[in-house]
Amino acid sequence: MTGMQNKVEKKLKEKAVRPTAMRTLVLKFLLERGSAVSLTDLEDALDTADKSTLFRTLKTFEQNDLVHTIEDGSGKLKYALCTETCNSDTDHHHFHFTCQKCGETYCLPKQQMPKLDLPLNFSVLEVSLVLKGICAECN
Amino acid sequence: MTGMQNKVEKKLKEKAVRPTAMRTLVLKFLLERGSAVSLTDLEDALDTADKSTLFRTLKTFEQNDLVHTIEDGSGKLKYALCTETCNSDTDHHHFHFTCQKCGETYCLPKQQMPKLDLPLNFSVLEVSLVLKGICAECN
DNA sequence: CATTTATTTGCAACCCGGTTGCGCTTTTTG
DNA sequence: CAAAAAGCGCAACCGGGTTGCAAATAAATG
Repeated sequence: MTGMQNKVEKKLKEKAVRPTAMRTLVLKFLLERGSAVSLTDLEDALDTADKSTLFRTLKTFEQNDLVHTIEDGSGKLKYALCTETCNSDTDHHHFHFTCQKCGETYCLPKQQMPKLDLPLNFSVLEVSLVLKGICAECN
Repeated sequence: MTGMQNKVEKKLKEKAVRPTAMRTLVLKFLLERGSAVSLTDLEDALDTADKSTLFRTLKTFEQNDLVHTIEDGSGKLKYALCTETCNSDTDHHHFHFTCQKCGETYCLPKQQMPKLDLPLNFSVLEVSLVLKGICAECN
C-alpha cells in the first residue's frame, strides 16, 4: 500500500472508474512512463494481462477523460494521461511531439492556437498538431 | 487522346515516372478528385485494378514527389497530389483539413508556421497539422 | 450470509488496411 | 530478335484493433 498506489486509486475514483487490479496496474504504468503508450507497449510491459482487457481498459479511461488518444503517425494509436497542463480534454486542441529517434510521444503544454488561413466557409472544431523531431533525451 | 490525358502523362514524365496505363489511370483519378484518397478509395473507384498494384503505384508516386501522405485520423493513410500551393514536398510542413461530415481531406494552402512553445532541447524537423471540422460543401 | 445480478477478465476468433513473394506479362535495352 | 528489367495480378500474410462469449470476480439484494 504505497503512496503511489493511493495516488493511482484516488485518480480512478476521481473519474468514477472502479479501481480494479487491472486498471490500477495500467494507470500506474501510464503515470510512471510519462509519455504516450500504445496498446502494444502495454501488452509488452504487462504481459500477464490480455490484449482485449488492456484495450477495454484504455477505452474506459478514454471515456472517462483519464486519457486521450494521439495519432502520431507511428501507425499505432497512443494514449496519454490528461493532466492540468494538457488541454486535450477541455477544449479540442491537441499538441504533441514525437521523437523520430526514440519514438516517444509527449504532450506539449497548453498554448494558444495560432490563427490559420482557411478556405471560405470551412469551420474548425478540432485541431491536431504533431511536431516531429528530436527530443531532449536524444539530443 | 484528350487534353486531360496529355496533362496526366506530362505530369508523370516530369517526375520521371514511366507512364503506364495503370499509373495514368490513378493519376487521372487523383487529379479529378481534388481531395486526398485512400487505398480503399482507389480500389473502389478502379475496380479492375488489383490492390497491390494500386498500393505500389501510390508508393511510386510518393517516392517521386507526385503525392504526399496524410494521416487524418480516419485510420486509413491518404494520398494527395503535390501542387504549387501545397508545400508538403519542399519544406516539411503539412497543413490539412478533414471534414467530419463527408470525410474528405484537403490540403490547405501554403502558409507560415506559427511559433510554438517547446520544452528545452527539443528540435523540430517536421510539422503535421490537421484541422477537423465542416467543409464548405457540408456547411 | 446466500444468492442473484452486474461487471470485469481471458480466450479465440475475426476484421481490415497495409504489405510481400512469386510467377506471368509487358516493356525496354543491347 | 533475345535477354534483361519493369510492371502487374493473385494469393497469402502481418499486425493493430475489435468483438462474442463464457468463466471468474465483485456488487447488490433479500
